[in-house]
Amino acid sequence: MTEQLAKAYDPQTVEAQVNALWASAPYFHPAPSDGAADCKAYTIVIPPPNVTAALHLGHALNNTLQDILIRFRRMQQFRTLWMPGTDHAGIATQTVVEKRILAEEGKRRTDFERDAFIGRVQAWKDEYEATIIGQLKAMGCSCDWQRTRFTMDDVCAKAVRANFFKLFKDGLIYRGKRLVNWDPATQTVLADDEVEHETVQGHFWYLRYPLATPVEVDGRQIDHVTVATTRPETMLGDTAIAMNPGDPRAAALVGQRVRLPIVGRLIPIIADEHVVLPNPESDDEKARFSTGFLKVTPAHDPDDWQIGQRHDLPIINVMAPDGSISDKYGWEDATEPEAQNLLGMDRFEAREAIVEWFRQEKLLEDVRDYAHEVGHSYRSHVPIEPYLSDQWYIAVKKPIEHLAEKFGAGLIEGTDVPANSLAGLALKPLVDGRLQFIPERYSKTYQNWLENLRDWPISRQLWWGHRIPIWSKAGRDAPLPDQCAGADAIQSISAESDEGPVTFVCPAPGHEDQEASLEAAGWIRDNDVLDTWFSSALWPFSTMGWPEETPELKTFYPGDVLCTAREIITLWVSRMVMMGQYCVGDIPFKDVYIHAMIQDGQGRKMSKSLGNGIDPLVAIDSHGADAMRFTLASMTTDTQDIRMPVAPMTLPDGREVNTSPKFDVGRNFCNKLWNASRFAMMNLEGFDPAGFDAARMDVTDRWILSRLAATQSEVTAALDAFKFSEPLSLLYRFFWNDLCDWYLEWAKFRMRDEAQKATAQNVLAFVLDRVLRLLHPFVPFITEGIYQKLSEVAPGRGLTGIAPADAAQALTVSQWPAGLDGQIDSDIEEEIRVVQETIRAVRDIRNKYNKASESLTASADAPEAMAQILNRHSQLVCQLALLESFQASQGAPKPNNAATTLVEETKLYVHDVIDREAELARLEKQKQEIERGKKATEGKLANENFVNRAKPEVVAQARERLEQFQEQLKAVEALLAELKD
RNA sequence: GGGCGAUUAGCUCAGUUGGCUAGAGCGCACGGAUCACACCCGUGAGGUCACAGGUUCGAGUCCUGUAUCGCCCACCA
Repeated sequence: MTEQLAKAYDPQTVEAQVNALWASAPYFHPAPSDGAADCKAYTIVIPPPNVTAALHLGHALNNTLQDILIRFRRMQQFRTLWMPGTDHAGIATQTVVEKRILAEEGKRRTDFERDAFIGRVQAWKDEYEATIIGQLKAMGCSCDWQRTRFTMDDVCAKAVRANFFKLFKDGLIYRGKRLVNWDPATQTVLADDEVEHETVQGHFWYLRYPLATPVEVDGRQIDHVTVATTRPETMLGDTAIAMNPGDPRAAALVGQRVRLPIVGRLIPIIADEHVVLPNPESDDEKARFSTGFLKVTPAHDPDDWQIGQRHDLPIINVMAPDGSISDKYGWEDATEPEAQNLLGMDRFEAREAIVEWFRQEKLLEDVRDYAHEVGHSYRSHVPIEPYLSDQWYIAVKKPIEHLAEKFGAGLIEGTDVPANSLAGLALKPLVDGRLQFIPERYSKTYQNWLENLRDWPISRQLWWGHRIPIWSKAGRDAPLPDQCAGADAIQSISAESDEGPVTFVCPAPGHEDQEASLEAAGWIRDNDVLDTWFSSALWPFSTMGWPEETPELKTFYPGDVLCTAREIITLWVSRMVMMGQYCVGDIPFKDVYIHAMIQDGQGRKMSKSLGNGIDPLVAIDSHGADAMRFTLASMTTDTQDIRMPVAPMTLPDGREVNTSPKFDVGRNFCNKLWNASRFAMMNLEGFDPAGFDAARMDVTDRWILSRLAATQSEVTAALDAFKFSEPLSLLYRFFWNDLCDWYLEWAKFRMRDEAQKATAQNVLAFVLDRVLRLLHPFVPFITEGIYQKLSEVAPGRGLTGIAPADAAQALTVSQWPAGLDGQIDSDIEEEIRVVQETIRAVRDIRNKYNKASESLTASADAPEAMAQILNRHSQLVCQLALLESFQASQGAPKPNNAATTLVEETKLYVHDVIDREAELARLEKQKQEIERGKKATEGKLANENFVNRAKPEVVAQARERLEQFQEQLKAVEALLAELKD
C-alpha cells in the first residue's frame, strides 16, 4: 500500500519534504489588501537577530513562540504576515569582526580604509545572515521570506534618513558636551543601558590637600583638608573642594583655597548640599567613610559635573580617549615635573603612581577597603570612564509642538513626562491600556524606564552602522553652498566644540546633489554612526517601506504582537513604540509577550564562556525540529526563567556537542503521533465519507467527539491568552490519553466488524484531521507531513450533519477547528469515565495477582444506575480488560474465589483469582483512604460556620461527597467482612 | 540602594477568581516482545506545597515577616 507512512518517524526526511511543499506556494507571503475594509490582518515583526553569531536556544524559543502565534492566526484565516530579518548590531558585530581579523591576520581596524573595513564586516554579515535564515527555516518558522529585511539595507536606510531628518527638523537632535559612558577599550560611547554594574573590591584613599593659608577652626589651627576618594587618579582634574554648608567647619573654610598636590593648582573650597556629612555611626556607608570634604572633578565624575555646573567651575579633562593621562585634551597646567611624569600612563597605572606619591609625601592619611559598584562596558568589560565628549543626542522629554493636537500636551499624570514628547509618546499608550504586556508585571519595567528617561546619546564611534547624516564646517552660521541655499530641506544649528563654533547641516533624504555640493564646499560628514537601536526602533515600519505610504504599511501596520525577552524591554520595545507613534502615528503592536530566559540545569545563563549553550541545529539533528519546538513550547509558562538540563553528546561525526534530555519529551510525542497516524491510515482502507451516518455512532465515537470539542475550544482560548504550555498539555492529554489509549484501542475491534467499520473510519479520520490541525502551530512539520498522506488516503474528512469537510491543499493554510461545541456531552464523558475506572481496576487486579494475559471473568455489585451503565458498555469493559464476560447488577453475590475491589460504590469481582492476604491488605488500604476523606468532609460539615457561610453549592457538594464516602465505606467493609468469613 | 520574580514528588514544572482525597512529564518499582508505536503498553509507589505568623467556615492559592536563589534598574566621593 503506497499511501502507508514510513515505518519509523524520520524527522529529517519529513522536514525536508514539508519545507519543499511550503516553498512551492506563497503560503507565507500574504498580498497586501486592496483596501477592503473587512480584511483582517495579523502581523508579527521578528526581533531581528544580531548578525554577530548563529542563533542559540533562546532564539529557538523566541521564534518557536512567534511561529505558533502566526500559524494559529493564519489558520484562523487572518491575512498573516511574519516579517523576518536581521540586525546589523553595530558595536557587537564590529567587535567580533575586529577580533577575528586580529586573530587571523594580526591587523587592526585602523590598518584598513573605512570602506575596506566595512566590506569585511559586510562579508561577515552575509555569512551569518545566511546561517540565521537557514536556522529559522530549519526550525519551521513560517516567515514571509520574500520580504526579508536587514537593518542596513536600502529600504531600512531610507527610513533611518527620513526619521533622522524629521527629528532634526523638529529640533530634537542636539549636540551635547556631556559626560558620557566612555569605553576606553573600544573608544566609543555607551548608552546607560549598555553599562553593566559590577561590584568591585576597591579602596577609599584618604588624601590630604594643603590649605593655601592655614585656618583656625574651634581654636585649632588646621593646615589641610582630607578628601576620601575611590579614584585618586582623577585628582589631577580637581577644580574645587566641596563641603556641606551645614558642616560646623564650613563657616571657617568655605571661600578658602587649597593647593592641589602634584599639580600645584589653587582651587576653592565651596559649599554644596550634595556633600554627605561624616557620621561614623550612620547606616549610610557614605557617611561612615566621608571626611566632609569632597574633591570635585567635573570632567571625570557625573556628580561632580553637576556640582561644577552649579558653581560654574572650570572643567579640566586629564585623560586621552584611551584612558591614559594626557595634557592634550583640556589640561593646560601640567607643568610641574611630578605632573609631567604621569603623562601617558594608563588610568590604573596613574592611580598607583599617585597614591604612591601621596604616601611618599606623607599626605596619604588612610586607606580603607570599600566594595562598590563600578560600571563596565557590556562589550569590552572594562570599567567605564565618565568622559567629556561632543555627542549627538535626542531630546526625549522635549514637547513637540505639532504633535500636541494628536497626542495631547502637558504632563502625563503622575510623571514629569510631556504627553507630546518622545518619552510621552511611548508612555501614554501603556497608561491608556492600548499597549499591554504579557505577563502584566513587565509593564512596570517599561513604565519606570520611560518615567526616568534621560536624553538618548545616539553617536557611536564606529564604522559599522548608519553614518550620521550631518555635515559640519567651522564657524558660526557658516554659509551654505548655492545648491543648498534655497532648499528648505536643510536645517542648520551651530554649536561650540573643542575647536570653537561649528555649523551643522542635515540635508533632507534623497538630495545627494546637496551632499555633494556640501563636500565640494569643504563641509565634512560626521565620522560617527548611529546607535544600533536607532534603526531597530524603526523596524516595525521601516521594513514595510516607510516613509513611503506602501500597501504593506496600510495593510499590516500597526502590527499585533511583539514577542521578545525581558532584557530589551527598555532598549528596544520602548523605542519602537516611541518611533512608531512619532513616525507613523500609531503604536507598532498592541501586545508585548515577554518569554522566559533559558538557563542550564543549574540556573545559569547559557553562554559561550560557560560552554553550556545548546545549538538549535544540534537539537534539530538529534531530536527533530518538531521535538525541539514541542519541548520549548511545553516549558513556556509565565515564569521568568526556564531550566534546561544540558547533557553532552557525541554526534555520529564525532563532534562533542550539547543537547538536552528534555527534548526526548518532544521526540517521544512526535513518534507517538507518527505511529498513531500510521495505524489510523492502515485502517482507513475503503474510506467513504458517504458511509457516515451520525445516528450509527457508538458511545466511543460520541465520547471522542465530546473530548475533541472541549479540547479545541480550550486550546483556542489558551492561545488567545498567549499561553503555550497549557494548550500543548491539553492536546497531549487528548491525543495520547484519550485518542490513543482508549478510542483507538476500542476502534481496533470495530475495524474488524463490517457493520461498524464505516462509522469508525469516518470518526477516526475526522478526529485525526482535527488533531493535526490543532497541533500544527506547535509541531508543523510532522503534522503537515501526515496531513498530506491523510489527504491521499481519506480525502474529504467531514462528518455529515456535524462538521462539513473543508480540506485545504496544505495543513498550514487549513481552517482552524471551531464550532463543535454541540458535541460536548457530559453524560457520555461520565459513562466512559466509569468504564475506564472499571477497566483499570481489573487491570490492577491482574497485575497484583500476576494474571497478565489470562482470560478472566468479572461481575459487579453496583447501585442500580451504575449497573445499567456498566451493562450497557460491558463489551467495552471486556475488550480492554480482556474479560470473557462482565455483568453488573444491584446486590450481585460475590462468587467464591473472586478477587474483589471497590470502584467508587461498586464492588467489583474478578472470578477465580485469589490471594487472601494481598486482598486484605489492598482493601484495608482502600478503606483507610475512604475514611480519611470521610473524616475530612464530616469535619467540615460539623462546622456550623462552614454550613452557614460557605457558598451553598460548596456545602451541597460536600454533602454529596460525604454520602459517597459512606456508601464506599459500607461497600469496602462488606467486602472485608466477606473475606474474613 | 530600588524594583520584579522563584521556592509544590528524586528531577523539570502545572495548579485560573481561596472550595472534592494537590496534578503532569521524566526518573523509580513491578508486569509485558499483543498483529501502530519498547522513542512503546499496563499497573503502582512517591508530596508536613521553603519557614513563622495572620486573615477566613476553609489557604499551595490572600496579607505580613524570615531564609535561600535569580533577574532588572541605579551617579564609582
